[in-house]
Amino acid sequence: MEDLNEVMKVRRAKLDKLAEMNVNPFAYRFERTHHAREVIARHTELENQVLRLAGRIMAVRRMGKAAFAHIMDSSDRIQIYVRLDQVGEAAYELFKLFDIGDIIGVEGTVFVTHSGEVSLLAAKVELLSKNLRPLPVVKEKIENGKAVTYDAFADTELRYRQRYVDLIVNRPVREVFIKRSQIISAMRRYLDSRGYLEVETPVLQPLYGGAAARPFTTHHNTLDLTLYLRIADELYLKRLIVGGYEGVYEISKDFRNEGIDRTHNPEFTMMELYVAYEDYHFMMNLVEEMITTLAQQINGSTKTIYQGQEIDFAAPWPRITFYDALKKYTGHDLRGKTTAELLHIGKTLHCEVEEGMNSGKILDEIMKEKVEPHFMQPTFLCDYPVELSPLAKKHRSEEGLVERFECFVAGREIANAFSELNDPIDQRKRFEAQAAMADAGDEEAHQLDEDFLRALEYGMPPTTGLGMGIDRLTMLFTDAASIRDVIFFPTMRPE
RNA sequence: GAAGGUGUAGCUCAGCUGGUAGAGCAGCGGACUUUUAAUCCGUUGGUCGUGGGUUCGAUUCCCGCCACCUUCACCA
Repeated sequence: MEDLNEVMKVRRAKLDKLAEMNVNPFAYRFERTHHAREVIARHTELENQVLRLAGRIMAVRRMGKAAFAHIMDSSDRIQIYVRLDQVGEAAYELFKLFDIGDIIGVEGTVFVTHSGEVSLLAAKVELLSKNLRPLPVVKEKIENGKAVTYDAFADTELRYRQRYVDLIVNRPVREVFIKRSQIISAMRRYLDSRGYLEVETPVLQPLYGGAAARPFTTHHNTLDLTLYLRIADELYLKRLIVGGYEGVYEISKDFRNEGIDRTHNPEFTMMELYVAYEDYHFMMNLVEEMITTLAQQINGSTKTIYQGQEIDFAAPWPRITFYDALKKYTGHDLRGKTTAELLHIGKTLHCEVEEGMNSGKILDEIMKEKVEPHFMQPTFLCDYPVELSPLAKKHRSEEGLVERFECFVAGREIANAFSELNDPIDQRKRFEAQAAMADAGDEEAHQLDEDFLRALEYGMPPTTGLGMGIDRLTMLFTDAASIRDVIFFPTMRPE
């Protein structure tokens, strides 16, 4: 038997009183005619009509034979006015048993109070669901049209573990997740309107590929088979391009068995897009246009404030090559340098480079520490060293590079794209180089995928592919400091 | 995995150099039929994250553990 605190004991006692009054504390349904927002917006034309609203009691002010309360539905809060002489003795006795947190139904007529608040004068009140656990009480005051919050429910751990409470009580949190949903549906609209096909590929994979990361491992009993939760969708989506679809995308969870911090959650949402007969220049233009469109649709402007910094998504975004960026921010031209030279330069720059790292890793390290943080405004970083990109196509004119770009905003990567490697001979060599790295102890090296190579041997058209982190994009659009603020139920240690 | 920070009532927080705890809101009782952070009077509620240690005595000092946050590492 769980320990009940004082408030919870009182609530349980109210259940007994309700039983005596023959009231079911958990009703079956309530027919509604309106939502709160609609009533507030259209109150003049709704006058004299009988309205039926339902919602959760968020505040009560009792005054003997009358009371005001605020109820909240999915649209908004609205004040209700309950008077003994309107609802009658029995209903008023019932109303006295109502608590903050109860879900109730109200029938009544709209009116405006002396202080100008659109309210509902109750003729009937009904209990729909009794609250047995006290809600954090968050007081709101309207000042200059804005809702000022007092004693907000702020404990991050409780907010993440009991997101349902966070959502009930913290209005801005509800809005963040509405925006997240709007971002995803706007992205779907954008991609659908261009004729790309939304598809689904396996989450459980016998080999993991398409990115450099450690996987989650699981087991299928009947097949007695080790399976991995996907770290990327890439290799399956390319198989579909081989199959003849010319534009496919997937929006889904990927899983990476890595650390957790403010920009990483073990499961996260990725959008991957593959377009046949196009190259990475096409994809850069698409990303630029898609994000600008999204910003307009979601935030009504190409400009947004992220953590105090103004960010403007308006095209065109600067495009800078990998080596030019390194030169610009470190002063060193790192093209054509040997591994030893790179190691030396990395050390003089105080980067965390060490003996045994290959040139790609060293370059990557210098890039992460010295360059990427500078990319506040949307920026394309293009033409990566081949060592870092085993699935990207060789650059058409630059030796040692691949046609790849990453897109940075607020110093963070939000997208990664290539002209996809479609030469099966070259792809096999790249996999073999990865296998050598795996043998050298690199846990995140790509696995050799024979079936994928077989697919490429049948012929994949020239194709460009994109991966975009939906969580991070949502963070930008909602000014969220942590990825946990845009994921309903972030990964936590069990209580 | 490492370092730093935090953990006190349902919620938001006080609590000094050690003497076993307070406030506001919520709850409960009372007054109040246009209040809105309602107001006024009264009042309940705590194994002070957890387990040890030091001490006559620990919320307070020390150590271990747990959870969360931040930074770092791995990664996107």
